[in-house]
Amino acid sequence: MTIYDISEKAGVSIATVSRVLNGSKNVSEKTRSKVLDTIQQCGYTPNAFARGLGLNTMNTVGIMCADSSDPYLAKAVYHIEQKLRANGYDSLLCCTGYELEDKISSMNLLLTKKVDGIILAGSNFIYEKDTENKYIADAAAQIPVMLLNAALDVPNVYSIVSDDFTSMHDATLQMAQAGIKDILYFYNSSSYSGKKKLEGYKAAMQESGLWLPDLVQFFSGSREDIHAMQEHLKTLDERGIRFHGVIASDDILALAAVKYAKEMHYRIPEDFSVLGYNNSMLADCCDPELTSIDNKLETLCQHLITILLGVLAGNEMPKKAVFSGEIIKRGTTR
Amino acid sequence: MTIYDISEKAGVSIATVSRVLNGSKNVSEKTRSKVLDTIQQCGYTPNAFARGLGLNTMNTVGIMCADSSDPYLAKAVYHIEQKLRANGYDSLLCCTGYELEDKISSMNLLLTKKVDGIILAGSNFIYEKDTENKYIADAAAQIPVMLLNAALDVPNVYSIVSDDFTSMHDATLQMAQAGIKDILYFYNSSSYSGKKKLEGYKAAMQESGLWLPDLVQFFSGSREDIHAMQEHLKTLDERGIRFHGVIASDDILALAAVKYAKEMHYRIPEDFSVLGYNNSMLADCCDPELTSIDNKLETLCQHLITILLGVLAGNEMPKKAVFSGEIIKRGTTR
DNA sequence: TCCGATTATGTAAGCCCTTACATTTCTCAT
DNA sequence: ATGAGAAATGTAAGGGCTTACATAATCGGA
Repeated sequence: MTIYDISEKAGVSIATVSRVLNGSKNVSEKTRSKVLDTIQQCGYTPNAFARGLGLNTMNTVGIMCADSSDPYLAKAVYHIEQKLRANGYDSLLCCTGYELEDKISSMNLLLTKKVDGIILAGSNFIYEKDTENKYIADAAAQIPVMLLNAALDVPNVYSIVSDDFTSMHDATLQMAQAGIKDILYFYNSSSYSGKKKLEGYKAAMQESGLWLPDLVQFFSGSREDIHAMQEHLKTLDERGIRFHGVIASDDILALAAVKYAKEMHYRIPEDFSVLGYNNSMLADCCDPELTSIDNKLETLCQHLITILLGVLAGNEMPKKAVFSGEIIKRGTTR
Repeated sequence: MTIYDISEKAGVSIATVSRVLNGSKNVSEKTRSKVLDTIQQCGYTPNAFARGLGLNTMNTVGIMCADSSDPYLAKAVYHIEQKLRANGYDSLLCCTGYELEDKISSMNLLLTKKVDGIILAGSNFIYEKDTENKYIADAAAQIPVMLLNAALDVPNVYSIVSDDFTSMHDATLQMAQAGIKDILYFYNSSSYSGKKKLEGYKAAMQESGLWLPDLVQFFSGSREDIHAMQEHLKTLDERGIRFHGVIASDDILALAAVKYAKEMHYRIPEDFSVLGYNNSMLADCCDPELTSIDNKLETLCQHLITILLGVLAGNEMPKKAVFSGEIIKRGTTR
């Protein structure tokens, strides 16, 4: 079943069929409906490959994310996919892992597949050194590249970020102003947003005269590292160093801190405050419920898609958009 | 940059270039390397659309899942995507939501895009009535359809399921044998696997002479419903009906039960046992950690892909594969 | 050395659309 | 009624690849 069959059955030329298929202006109402009818009757659907060959697009955008089973990234992928499809685009998903090499090969794969744009979901896609970000610039030379939770000033790259610095700064300040002087900071990533968060924490601590480098510790989100973190706290405790506040760059770490505090029978939040990040489902599941920073993921995604669609439509679009987060106060902070 | 440019620069015909591109047998080693070299030099990549048009495939499979931000489904999508890409296939992701109508339109979309196969990730894709499953049979008439955690006996549909009945049956029996006589059952879905789980519970309860229809309650995983569930327990309690065990079809519900029990100051697991399902991250985050049934998602996904690849390669493959689950014992059961 | 069988390469016909350009059909002001 | 301009339709040339078939090169055995 091809366009020829339809054109024949409808008694028109293939060009006319193609025109009604593509909603072209210059078709009389009469022939349009005639063609539409026969298309309906025959249950014809145009061949996507031939269409792609002619139009040089198949209305597909590539989504790259390190690990779509990470709850936060999963949410991001979900929102992005939904909004793309609502606008007639399909999503080619690539879970790249965290290695640069794999990211590059995934990106090349997407370019080969001729996607219309690429979305890098997650701040782990940009690196310290500019040379390591070359793969993004290279892709952007061909098609628009969208960055979620990361920013890069390169032509044809568009960044949508939440203001992690301010969110973390304000939350830290609140905790300090509540009288907690020894606020530990646990982070699990040195990605773009990971750094912003740390900077926000550090700035607030410095303003409050509480800053000490030793307060900051890195722990990956892995099971082992989470235990390591808890051991770390316990060790401090045994040495008589008792902390009263923990800020984590991620709800998972925050939850681990809560769990530790409960094992030690600290009262939360009276004697021990914990702040998480991402306002994930974990925050609800925790007991007491976890205070966490919500960085408005859906809003970010919505905006990202809006900008991408604008770019694809040939419009001039802002290179960077920044959104505010929000502290969702629950039971682990005063 | 087309195959013509390469053929010219390499001094061969386009057919030869195409042959080396497709790893055809009949090319002398000398010309192969010559062509490969010029391809390398020119940085040429074949046009995927033209390729698709010629071969009538673009090595893409569609993944449908109701909601890729659901932790369990997110994991499934992740594993599937990984394993597909490791085998040279790309993943077109469609988050369909839970409405039949939307599932059908997503499916048609994937068919239009000429994917090589469709994976339905999650048991919510099959319905009670056969007529409602027609969309699956229709798709299977065109391309292989893979079912994860669901089964349907239709040509060209392949089912990969975990033995939820047995898992739930055995777990329930264990709890009953531990002396708990009043085991509530909370479920959040009447999907294929949801029913199997319930049946497993029911069978074990009947065998133990403990079965009562009133023990079974439905609660969706939404925030409101989770509170409703906790209210439900409280109401029972206030009427002097005190339960000592809860089995949930999902970790989220199980967690809510744990939280409730803690608020009531029941001792877990001495006075109150809870069993979850899926062995999700939530199970670790819970305090005490949640006993949960692991249905070996990665194994299922691995097998699913193996079968799909076999089918696509034209081999005869088993229509249904069943895997055993495992009870992961943690702190919420004796 | 020569011939048939292999193996390597080339030619050209699709695959199914889109679209520039050519042609025909309307419209409507004169 | 008529001709210019607009609107509708048709013709045909790609788009970049695969592959059946034709042809040329190579090989091995008698």
